[in-house]
Amino acid sequence: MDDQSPAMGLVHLLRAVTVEFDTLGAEFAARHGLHPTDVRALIQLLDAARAGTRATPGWLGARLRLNSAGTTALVDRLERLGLVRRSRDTADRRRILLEVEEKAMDLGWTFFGSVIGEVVAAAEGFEEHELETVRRFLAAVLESTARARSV
Amino acid sequence: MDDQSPAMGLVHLLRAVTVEFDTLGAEFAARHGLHPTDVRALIQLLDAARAGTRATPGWLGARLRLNSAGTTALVDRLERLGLVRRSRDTADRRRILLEVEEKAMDLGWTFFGSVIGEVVAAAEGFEEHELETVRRFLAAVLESTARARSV
DNA sequence: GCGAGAATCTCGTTCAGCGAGATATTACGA
DNA sequence: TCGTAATATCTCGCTGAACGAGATTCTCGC
Repeated sequence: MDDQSPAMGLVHLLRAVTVEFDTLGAEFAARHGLHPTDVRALIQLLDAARAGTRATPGWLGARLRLNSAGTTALVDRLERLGLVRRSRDTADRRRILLEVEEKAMDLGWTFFGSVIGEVVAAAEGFEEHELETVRRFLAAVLESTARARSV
Repeated sequence: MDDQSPAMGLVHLLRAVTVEFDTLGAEFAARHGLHPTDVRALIQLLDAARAGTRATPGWLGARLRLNSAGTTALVDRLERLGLVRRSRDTADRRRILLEVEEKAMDLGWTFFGSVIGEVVAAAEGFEEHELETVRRFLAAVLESTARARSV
């Protein structure tokens, strides 16, 4: 019924890894009194901070597929938890900029710390050039899906 | 601040791919009037069916980290949508077996169809032995996380 | 300035998931 | 074999995340 395509195995594996990471994130969220959406938001905000992208509620809502009301509630939650700070954009005063607090960085680091352990463990027994192949493949998958969604 | 470990790049990529797949699932869910949890449940149930594992509400709830009330509501939804069928286990009459309907298979196939396209596109430009390396790596990651969670 | 337009927020509502506990069935020890 | 514990599922009441509609605030071109 399946396995016609040589990609099937990869699809199943990627999906399975996704499910595992997802559950890991949900457990991390529950342990810290967060909701899954909060974790997703944190990931996006930390990525944006690392990439130097200026994050606004509208941008965040679009990334998470939330409507404006839901986005406001989300930012309220994150601000109440001391994870982000709202500040007016001085250039375009209609905008609000979301700045991640130190606490958010620490939290993100805690989360990834546990994940890094897993990946490092998995990476043992692989040559560096093999890991490089994996990196190239994952980057290609990422680009494909991003293009397909055409955000 | 990061990139101390050679695994960091892989972690970031895996996380990014996870987020993309997740969003893809959420969009698929929204398009078919489902909730993200429903999609996660369907994936688990289809996997169980393929593996020959007998699925019960308790098992499903444990996989998705839902409590019993939430699980009941979930199964109610799936049953109302005609995706699964409840049936008493004749051996242990405390149990309820969840059987996926044809409709669920079709739905899953529709979803994976779109994902397969992405992965096939990404797999172009890779030798078969390289894809095999990727498979091995993903399987290792999966095993690591599964062991860490020690379900 | 003034209306068009964009970004954000408020209000009221729906429903997924939680905790507590009820119900039904099976397993086990005296 | 009877009572008690263990297991599996479901019911009830509640909280709060997210939605749709629309108000509000701010910017910019004419």
